[in-house]
Amino acid sequence: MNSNFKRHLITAALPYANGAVHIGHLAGVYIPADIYARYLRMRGEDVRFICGSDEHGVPITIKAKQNNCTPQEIVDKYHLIIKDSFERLGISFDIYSRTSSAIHHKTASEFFKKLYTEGKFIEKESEQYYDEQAKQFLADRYICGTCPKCLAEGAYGDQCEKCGSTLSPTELINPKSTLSGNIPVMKSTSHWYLPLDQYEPWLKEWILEGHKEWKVNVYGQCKSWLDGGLQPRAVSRDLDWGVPVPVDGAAGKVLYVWFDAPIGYISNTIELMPNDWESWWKSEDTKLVHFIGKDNIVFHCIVFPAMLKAYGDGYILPENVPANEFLNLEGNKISTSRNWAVWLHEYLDEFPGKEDVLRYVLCANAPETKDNDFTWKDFQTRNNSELVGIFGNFVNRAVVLTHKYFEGETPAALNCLAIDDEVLAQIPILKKSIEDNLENYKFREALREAMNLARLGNKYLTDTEPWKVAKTDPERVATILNISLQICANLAIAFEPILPHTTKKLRYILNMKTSRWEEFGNISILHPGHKLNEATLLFEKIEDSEIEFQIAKLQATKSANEVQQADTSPSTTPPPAEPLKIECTYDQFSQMDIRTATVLEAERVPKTDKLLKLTIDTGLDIRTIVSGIAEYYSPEVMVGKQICILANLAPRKIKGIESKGMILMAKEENGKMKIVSPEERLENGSTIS
RNA sequence: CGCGGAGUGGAGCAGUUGGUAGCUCGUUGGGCUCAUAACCCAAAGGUCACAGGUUCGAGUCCUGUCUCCGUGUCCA
Repeated sequence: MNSNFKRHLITAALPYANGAVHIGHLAGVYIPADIYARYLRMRGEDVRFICGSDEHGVPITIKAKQNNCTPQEIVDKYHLIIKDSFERLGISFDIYSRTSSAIHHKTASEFFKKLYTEGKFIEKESEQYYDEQAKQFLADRYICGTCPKCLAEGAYGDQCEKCGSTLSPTELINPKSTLSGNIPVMKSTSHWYLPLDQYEPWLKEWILEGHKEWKVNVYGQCKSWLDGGLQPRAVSRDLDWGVPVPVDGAAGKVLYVWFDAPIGYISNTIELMPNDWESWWKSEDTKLVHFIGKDNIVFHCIVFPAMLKAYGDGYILPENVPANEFLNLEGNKISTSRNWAVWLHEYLDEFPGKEDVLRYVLCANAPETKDNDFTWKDFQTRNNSELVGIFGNFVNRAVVLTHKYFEGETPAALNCLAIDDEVLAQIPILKKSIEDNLENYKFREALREAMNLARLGNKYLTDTEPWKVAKTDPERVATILNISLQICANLAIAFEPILPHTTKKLRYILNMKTSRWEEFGNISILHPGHKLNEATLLFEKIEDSEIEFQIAKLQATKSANEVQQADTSPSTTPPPAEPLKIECTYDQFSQMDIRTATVLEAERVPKTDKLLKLTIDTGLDIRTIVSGIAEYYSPEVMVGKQICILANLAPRKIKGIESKGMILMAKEENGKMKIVSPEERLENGSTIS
């Protein structure tokens, strides 16, 4: 334990209040952070564990519009759900507040103002879309139109969900405001930018030189950003939901959510400790650790530190930023919008009393080094064979035997044999390993080692066979059970950070008061004559039917998603035909070499939804064309078809395959496409004019 | 496309600074019966994605190739 630090300030990423918390969030952030916080508290360290809801930003305003309510109503709803479910799971925040609080608005506002006054920002003017009817600038997500890359309708200002390409709002064809449906106009607006580029040398020094010990995924991500060169980053947005920019003439502007959110860590600390919060944020002897998911790396390692550096005034920087990777669910990416998730509040309702089972499984399978998969089958196996079979069973064996042979009183260990000493010697070794792992954010390994203590107990009982020895040598049984009970008591401490509900039960069974980490390793925690309570089960089996229910629930979600997609894809009203393009000359037309050809072979391009690779006979040559028609034509149907192609189109590589030419297709406004081909079969290479 | 991460026995995962390849589950056989048919032991099963290189020695370091995931684009 590094004793240079007097205080430990632990933050967990602020959950975004447009949805509930799911297992991905837990495995990635909150469970590791909670284990760490609980461990340090047990060691007697001075700890504050800070979190709260992140309640600003565009997605929340969109969700409010969809639900026909105010953003405040949205965040109120989810803030309560999130806060409540964290509490029930036993995430031991010292404070769980929210960024819509008055104290946060004040803190963030003042933070901005100081940087503004000291000239730490640059102000830039740019042209952005503006909705004249709604009288507001449009965030990227408030603009939709035709994707310039794939020509799909309904692309957003930042991204086309059809083809996945990144867009900027100005690229969209026929842009429309999603607020009013009107065509937006370009209007000039000014924003403040944090010139991250100015902090680049300092960040490089601090991270690349100073924190080589950070996890490889974190370090690698930072290095890639820093090597790529940092750009000034906007810290304000034209929006009416958020912390208003505290500058004259900035009406209608709020702090960008990524500027505002990390300040939430500070404001929540202020709310918790109005008088001495500064010693927690501005003393070199405070150890600050941010627990986050991998998508947050850049904000916590680069943007927020740069903000703090710009602010100065003694703000400390994080010692470490242990970011986890992602957890998948039954082989698919967890998604809030597609409802592909195990929601914490639903889990807690459906598995009452099994908070620790979730904590255990998510810790044991945490995506510490790479994306991992959560499956209900694995959840069941881990519960039944590890928690029930190993941990619960060992405690039960030891306690039941003590009741049976010693009426529930801890017997005395009179003389130890070699096997006893060997077992006892393992305890401090495991303790050391667990400590090292916890202090290095390797919670999965720490858990494994803690389980090994229970395994050790089971093996010890099997090896010593007290139920047999009882017939001949009661004194020997006393020693065996004493040692077994000491292992139980040590288990109660070892598991306290990870499974707090279970260890509470276990301490009750053992009638044990202490849960100080120092006591871990002590082999006489329970003194001879110490009375135990009745044996109750720590864990119970999870039946197949419960797992089948959960799997069916996910299956239903999957089906619902498919139905929904089928519903939305064909347009209900036939859209108007596309407007006339600009006039062209005959010369321009005659430059195009259009001719007939026949498809010889067709196959799908791997890993794509829409592409077919076609080998065609043009009459002149045999060539390859890649075409985006797989949604409408299968490879088998295409073979033998006569088609029309633009033969002199410049070749282009698509997915690594050189495509020479383009198939002529007729396309309906709703996206439906059909091949254009001559009424009768003609010679290949017949020209079309 | 740029960047980051990952590819290890049937499945899911560990392998910290290079030194005999581990764990859980599953399979097979055995032991035990105190315990929630739980526990303990043993066996089978891996050319550590592929190809080169550095080294006395490489899963581990270097180079190249292939594949998967993530990211760039609100979301752990």
